[in-house]
Amino acid sequence: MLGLAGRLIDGIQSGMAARGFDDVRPAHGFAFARISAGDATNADVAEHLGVTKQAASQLIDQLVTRGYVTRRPDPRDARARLLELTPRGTACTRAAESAAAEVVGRWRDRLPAGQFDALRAAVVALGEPGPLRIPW
Amino acid sequence: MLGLAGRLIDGIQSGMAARGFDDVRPAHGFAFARISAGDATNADVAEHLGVTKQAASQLIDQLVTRGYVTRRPDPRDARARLLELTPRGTACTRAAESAAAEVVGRWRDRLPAGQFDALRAAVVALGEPGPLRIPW
DNA sequence: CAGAGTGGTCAAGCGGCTTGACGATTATGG
DNA sequence: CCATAATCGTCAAGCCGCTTGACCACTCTG
Repeated sequence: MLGLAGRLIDGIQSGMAARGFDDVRPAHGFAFARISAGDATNADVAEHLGVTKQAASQLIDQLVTRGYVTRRPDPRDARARLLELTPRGTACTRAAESAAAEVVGRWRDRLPAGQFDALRAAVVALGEPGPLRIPW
Repeated sequence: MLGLAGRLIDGIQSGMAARGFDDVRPAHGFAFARISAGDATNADVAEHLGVTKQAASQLIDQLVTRGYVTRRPDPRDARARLLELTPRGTACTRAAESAAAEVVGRWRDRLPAGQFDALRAAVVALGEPGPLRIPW
């Protein structure tokens, strides 16, 4: 279980690198998940990641520096700044989904017919309300 | 998948705390796994965890300080020091297995009959050669 | 309109990890 | 045999992600 999750993370990581995104870490993926959902502020990301807003801020700094995210003023709150994905940012999320699908696809190929569906069904049944939804 | 693994880790963590072991982190569990296998040196633990021997050394320092592990000279190599679990250390590993079983048991209770077995079968079929073997 | 609450940032510090260098001991090959 | 290389563990310095604490600007509430 834990080993499986670790292999999934590592597989996504290397798949991302193979697709030209070698400057993103797994933690960035969870930030992407919230930002791509739209209407995201620094505080939103912090809560979604379960870290302090300072930690979220510097993580977002990295995404901005690397060209994945932009900050623009929030028209409804002069304190806040809205986060948006750049074209490169959306490309990155697509690459992540593709990389994840690749790993899961290898699992499907290795399992006897039907057993993969059983695995997926069980994982879905157990809720999986977590971030970084994997495209089963 | 990732959310499931995270909940497993968190569940073990809090289960450990409930059993009186509130000073061990997940990383310690992987060190325990290697040490309890026997004939473990600092370098063995480092390789098993995938970190440098310095990092392994300070992690083991914590386990020694907290009374889980002892270091004794290796009779076959004057450079090395053999790691051994103290009684408290073995009690800790048993508590971890119990806590893990508790989490997995909750999953079994929540899944329709047979679906849990399918999940377990799939996970086993995918190898799961990783550390910290969960007692399914 | 005063007060509390919230969004974001600056600053300092901690913990886990790395690289680099080192003495001590053990393995290897001429 | 013995010189050389490899390995075990440690000390030292530094990086990086994260925390706590404090603060200002702005917004909400009564």
